[in-house]
Amino acid sequence: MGKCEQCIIKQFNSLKALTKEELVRISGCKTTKTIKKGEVIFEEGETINGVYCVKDGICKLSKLSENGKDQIVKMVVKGDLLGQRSLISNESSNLQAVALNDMEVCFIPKSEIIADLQKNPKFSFEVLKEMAHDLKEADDFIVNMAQKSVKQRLAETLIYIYNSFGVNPDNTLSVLLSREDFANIVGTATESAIRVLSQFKKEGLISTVGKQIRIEDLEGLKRVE
Amino acid sequence: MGKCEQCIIKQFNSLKALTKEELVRISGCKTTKTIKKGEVIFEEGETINGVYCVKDGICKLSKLSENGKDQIVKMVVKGDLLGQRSLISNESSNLQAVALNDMEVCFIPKSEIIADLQKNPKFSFEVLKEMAHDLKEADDFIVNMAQKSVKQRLAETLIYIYNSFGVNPDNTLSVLLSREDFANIVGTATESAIRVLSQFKKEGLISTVGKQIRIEDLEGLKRVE
DNA sequence: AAATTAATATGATAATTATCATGTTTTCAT
DNA sequence: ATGAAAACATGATAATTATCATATTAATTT
Repeated sequence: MGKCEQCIIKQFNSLKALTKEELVRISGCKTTKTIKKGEVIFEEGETINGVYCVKDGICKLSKLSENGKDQIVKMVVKGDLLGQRSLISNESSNLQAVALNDMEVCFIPKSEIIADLQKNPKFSFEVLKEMAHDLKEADDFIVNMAQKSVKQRLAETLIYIYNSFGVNPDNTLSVLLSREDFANIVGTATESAIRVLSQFKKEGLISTVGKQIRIEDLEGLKRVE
Repeated sequence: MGKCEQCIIKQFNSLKALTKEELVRISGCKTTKTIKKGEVIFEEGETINGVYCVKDGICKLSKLSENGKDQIVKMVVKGDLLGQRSLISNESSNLQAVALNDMEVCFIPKSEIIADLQKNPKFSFEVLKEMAHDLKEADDFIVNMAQKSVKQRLAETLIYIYNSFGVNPDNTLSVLLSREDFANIVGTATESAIRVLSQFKKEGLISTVGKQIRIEDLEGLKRVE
């Protein structure tokens, strides 16, 4: 099993603020898991007894609304931590996490991390910074949901995925989402999402290879109203 | 001027985790401000060089969307801290703050608080908890905006204000919002918000005294679809 | 490989919400 | 107190989005 002290992934998250000794200790009690595409990492309401450090793959965080629809609130990628919020507020998760890819994650038990949070101010400040960033993103998300049309939101989602997760060799978006996933990010009916994607295709903004999507006109997508 | 060590307000926020010495020091460099209803506390994009501790009154945090509409993202009340996020991420504010009431706030300069954040793990953990809570609220807000109708969102906003901020002696909501404010919370056109409120009135869910609103049927509001 | 199921796609229609117009009431400055 | 401005209110209509129905295609199971 890999050693945290030597792992590059931690550079991308707040674990980088831990001392070598702390990392060695954590390394000793962490467990590595492989999660298959589509698998649930944790459910809404579930108690997560630790934090996941994502070594590879991507997952979606979603919340079931009262009308039975899932709303995707955030996507978590290689390098990110998962489950921080629940850890800190000492509550069960308010979100469900599902792998969008095959994933590799390390699970660090709660007790270990909490101890470090309370002893190492550098570490807790890093976590604070991450949460501050998440909070800002959430604000932006709220404004987008509230003030923009479905077409705009979907265009922005495509741009976001393109910029954040990149493309495959054939230029299709590297993260493969179902049309339903798109609808659940944008907060619309699946049919509406499909319709808008079809329209984008007709307008030459995107092209599709099966359910894969390729962005053909990034600037055009940015101009969508 | 009041002394932080003796101030009751701090019990409601993370400042309670500061030591007596820290509080005395902060007390020495804080400034107290009175802010009138409607006044801007800080603008979007402005650098806030510290944190506000709200001693009295309420303000709204909003963000201007590209289409020129303001989206209210959060309301900050007596006891809350204001400007934490920007402080931590060391960025200019992503939100505008406007007083909804006459307010009394204490302003604590950045340098003082940052020092404490980095030295006092108890304090930074309290701030972490607050941010974790805000983040959870933001998630819920996103889901509501994305999945619920304007009618539902407005009903929930009324309930939220009723529960969080209470009522005047005549039972009207103690926080007086304009119809435009309601629209900007719910993310709809002002006319639509007015229409829905009129409908609620017709249905006996609320009554109005001028622009004041009184909740007449809380359970009914909860059932709105 | 055929059969079943799930995902994608599109049309028709209904419901929701936005926009523009216009009138009324309230608030505020003089 | 009065006139101007802002906020509130409502109608008419247009635009957006949801819902239901029904194909079509792709994926999965047997």
